[in-house]
Amino acid sequence: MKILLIEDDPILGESLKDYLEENSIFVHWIQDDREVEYIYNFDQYEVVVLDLILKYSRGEDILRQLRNKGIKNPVLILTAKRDIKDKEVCFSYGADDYLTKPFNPKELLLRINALSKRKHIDSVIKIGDLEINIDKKIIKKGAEEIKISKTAWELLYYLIKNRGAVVETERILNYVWGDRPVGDEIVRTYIKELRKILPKDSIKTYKGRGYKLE
Amino acid sequence: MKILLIEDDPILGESLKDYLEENSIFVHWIQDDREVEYIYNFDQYEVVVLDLILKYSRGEDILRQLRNKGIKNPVLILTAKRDIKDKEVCFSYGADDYLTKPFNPKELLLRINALSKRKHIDSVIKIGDLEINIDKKIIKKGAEEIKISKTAWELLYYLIKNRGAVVETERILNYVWGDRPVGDEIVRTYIKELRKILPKDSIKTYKGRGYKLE
DNA sequence: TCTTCTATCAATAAAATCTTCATCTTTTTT
DNA sequence: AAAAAAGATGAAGATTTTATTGATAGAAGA
Repeated sequence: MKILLIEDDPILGESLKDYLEENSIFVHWIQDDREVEYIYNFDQYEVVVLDLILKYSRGEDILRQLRNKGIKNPVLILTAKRDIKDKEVCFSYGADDYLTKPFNPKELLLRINALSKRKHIDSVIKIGDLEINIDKKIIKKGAEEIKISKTAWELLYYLIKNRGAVVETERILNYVWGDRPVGDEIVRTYIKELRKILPKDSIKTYKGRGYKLE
Repeated sequence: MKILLIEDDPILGESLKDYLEENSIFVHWIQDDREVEYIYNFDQYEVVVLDLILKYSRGEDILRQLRNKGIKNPVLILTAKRDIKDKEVCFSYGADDYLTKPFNPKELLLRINALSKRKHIDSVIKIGDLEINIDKKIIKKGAEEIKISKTAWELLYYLIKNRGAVVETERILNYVWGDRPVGDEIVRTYIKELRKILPKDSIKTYKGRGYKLE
């Protein structure tokens, strides 16, 4: 799992990054909150952790900007203020959870995991002439429904969740097959299955690295 | 009927659970409100009863979080405060009803029943030549009434609630049989029963995934 | 008691899963 | 530019998992 951490305190940032990465959560840590503007692919992050008190802009503004951009990733707010007002403002801007400092890193880890399990993607996704309804778990090509197997669905779901980003074969294996003893070939087999259904070239191969949807 | 009770007061919780269960409402009682995060299947509950004053988080926050997650179950708020503000906040977060402490458990029971009915889908549904009256629990084929067993009805109801969507065997088991120790076969048996009644092909099989009612 | 309901089972059918192979294409390395 | 590596493609097939069907026994209710 990969998260985005927006935290300008170098000490807290460093320690959070360390702790989370020990617990196999990749952390993209941004110290300067102005950098957020230059992140184009939010789909790669399962959760965004945002400190409310930042140097250049107020956390609330960042959150509002993200939501205005149509970014739906779950956002967890970190705040030193116990002020109730702030929490409400954040929730009204679409935060999904918050944590008041000081907090136990384990608590943060738990909450990140809980958030990542929620859906942060549109429930209906269009790829070419295909319409994929995540809620209903069905795929339609015009009026006709296309059935796919469980495994194929899981792979597709994972690609969608990470669409726009290259996902490593390793991570696909881990997500779809868990610790079942299978080799890389199986990913190829199922990628092939999906390519039969999806529009041409919508899954791109990055040799030695992985695949990218869209 | 099964409800979720979020109440950290052990005395009130215990007595509510007892009273409601005497009146054939299964109660999943959570004392530690943090547990809410780990509930993934809210479909199983017809109503959520939430105490506003909890140890670890404010009831409003929990409600807000639930709604942000896209959980649409009817929520009834319990509150000791007679403060109108709070009620308004709750309604703005999407509460469906409230009750101020102290209250008569019978009142709660009545309100739970009212909520569970309000939430219902259209009360009469047509599938092919069948007419299903959800409120009266009656299935008609023309003038003739078709009787089905209680279990079959529960399954049908769940499929109707989720019609158009693939529902996993796992979730069906959870909804219809709860934690009774039964195996997947029983779902198949009852799907078979329903297929005898419903128009041909109205329940589709998704191998390894589940079933879908059109 | 008689009937309906509930749950399981065994035989069979049908997909899904995963591996393997041969051949071809693309990318990377030397 | 040639060689090596990685992946694509198509297909076959063995294995496993899952679903269908009909039969059946026990539980529960009328």
